[in-house]
Amino acid sequence: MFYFEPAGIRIFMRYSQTLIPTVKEIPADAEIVSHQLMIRAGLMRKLASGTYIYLPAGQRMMAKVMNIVRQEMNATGAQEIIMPVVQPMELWQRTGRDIDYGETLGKFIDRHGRGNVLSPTAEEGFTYLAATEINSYKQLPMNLYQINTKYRDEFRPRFGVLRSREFMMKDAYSFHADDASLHKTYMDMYNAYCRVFERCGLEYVIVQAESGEMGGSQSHQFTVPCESGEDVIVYTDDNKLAWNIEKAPVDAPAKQPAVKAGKPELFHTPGAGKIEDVCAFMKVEPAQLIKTLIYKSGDDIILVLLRGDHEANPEKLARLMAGAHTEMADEATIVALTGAAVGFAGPVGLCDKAAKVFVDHSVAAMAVGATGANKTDYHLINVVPGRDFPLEGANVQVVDIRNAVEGDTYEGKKLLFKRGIEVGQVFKLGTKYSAKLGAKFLDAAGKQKECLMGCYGIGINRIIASAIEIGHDENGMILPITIAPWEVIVTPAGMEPEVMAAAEKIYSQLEAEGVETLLDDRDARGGVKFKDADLLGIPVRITVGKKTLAEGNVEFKLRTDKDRTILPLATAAKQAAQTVRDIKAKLNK
RNA sequence: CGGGGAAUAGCUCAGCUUGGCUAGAGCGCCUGGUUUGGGACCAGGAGGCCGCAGGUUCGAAUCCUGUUUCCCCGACCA
Repeated sequence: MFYFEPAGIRIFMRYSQTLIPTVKEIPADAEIVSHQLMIRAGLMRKLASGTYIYLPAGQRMMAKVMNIVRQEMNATGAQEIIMPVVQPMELWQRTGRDIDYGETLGKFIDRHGRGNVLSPTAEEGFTYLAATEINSYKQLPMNLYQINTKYRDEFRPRFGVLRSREFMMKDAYSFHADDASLHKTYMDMYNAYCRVFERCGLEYVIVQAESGEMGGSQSHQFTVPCESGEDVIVYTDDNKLAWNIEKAPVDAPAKQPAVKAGKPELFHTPGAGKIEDVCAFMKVEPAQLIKTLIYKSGDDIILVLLRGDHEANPEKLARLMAGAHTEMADEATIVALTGAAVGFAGPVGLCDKAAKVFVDHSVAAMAVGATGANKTDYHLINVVPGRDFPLEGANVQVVDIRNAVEGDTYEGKKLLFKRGIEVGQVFKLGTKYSAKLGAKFLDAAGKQKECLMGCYGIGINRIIASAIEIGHDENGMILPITIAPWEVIVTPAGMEPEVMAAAEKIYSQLEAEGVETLLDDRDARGGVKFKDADLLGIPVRITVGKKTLAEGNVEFKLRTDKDRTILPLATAAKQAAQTVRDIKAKLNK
């Protein structure tokens, strides 16, 4: 495959003149390994909660990841542009996202009283551009992207760079005349993303994701499995299918054998509005309770019935509601509807009052259960689904509306769970933005149509953090060579003139070979240099020592290996350069 | 935004309960010396408005009130 030299990456660097402030102690506010190591290895420093200064080593890693992304995007024919980070509020009002995005949207008013948005993503800007510049089907398809700072005013930044307020994202937006074209670009992006993550040395899983957008959409998420990930991915035990937890479907459980149950009876549960409290009163398990969640969609009441041990899945609800906006009902609505305090709602006698009732199929499968009695401080026992409340009817549906849990199956296959870091996502957007911002074109028949759109994101900082999460040991980072800050570190162990001279020689030979090299020319003991080299995770180390040098040799060591090998001084640089190329070729193939 | 915790040297933290010597340690930093292959040693040194603002007191890092910032759990979110 091809060798590339990232634009703007300096090859030749001396440790003594570079700001690489490594620290021995684990920073107090860093919880996860990647955050700790990014601080300890001197990649970055915190400026404020959720914002980080990238120091030279960190900046190099960012630049290298961005270059890989850029190359793979360009290879698909996508065009790079630069979009302002500060954007007019008016544009966001036109799509309604000034409201929909909520508090996470960073805003400020300038001296002229104009509202401005700090771009958390850029559908508006790119669609605005398409609306003004695309007129004809002959210009389509078009795929535009940028690699730029994004800002989100997170309620709670955490995990270092994984959930920060300011971060670097590659975001692409494609425009199409028809579905086939959208699908082709979607798949081009999908495949380009595979190459990006492979070249970055990441192990990743592609999962089907909820798009959260309307209109026949499709979405995949690229996730790096690791413990500190915030996303939960669900996959079948044959490894054939994987989803984000928001999307993972579950089989309907087998109907429990019918039991003889008397009529529903009131059971006094004073103050027990929560599942655990009710269970304590009744001495039953949460799985024997039926909980009733009350949502509103406009003026309509939506009931969702779930087993006590299950959780509602808002994405599945949204899909069942065909995209109509729904929200949890407020206390006043619940009290008015049920005639009881919050926590005592139940389906018996309530289903007729709702526009829609969604019964999770694990509730439908229950033989008998306990529910709220629609009377403060009381629950009902001996409630039989289908007898005491309907399982069918004009407004009643038995559906899959909950999150998958341990023990669930899909198509008979066991579902397994893993945590992961989302590093990329591809979406089909449909015409949501093009319709609102007037991105239209004339087709071959002269008919005006709205552009179909796709959007595609990659979290640059998250690639670095996840590479560290999956690549480290007790001594520090173990980085893929394609994103490591340097490919080789030359470590003179000792300050004798002949040792330094040999190190300098290898260093300049590596430069001639085009290898990104850091020369540790500090006046420090060997141990200090070895520790920092390991902490920085530089894949290849060449050590020049007095004893081996006396025999005309130097040492060669890979960060991934325990052992060192001896190479002749004369050919060491050439051999190291070849090794570097070989390792890179494996990742870049 | 709810709940919990923290703020003292560049970093990690003691001291606060029970107010009172010149506010401490380790690491890091500077100077000199001895060292030089896995975070060396000795000697000397620099560095603090004890987050900020009020209050109580003869006296506050320490007690009280307010405020800001940071961290954790939850909710929310890519």
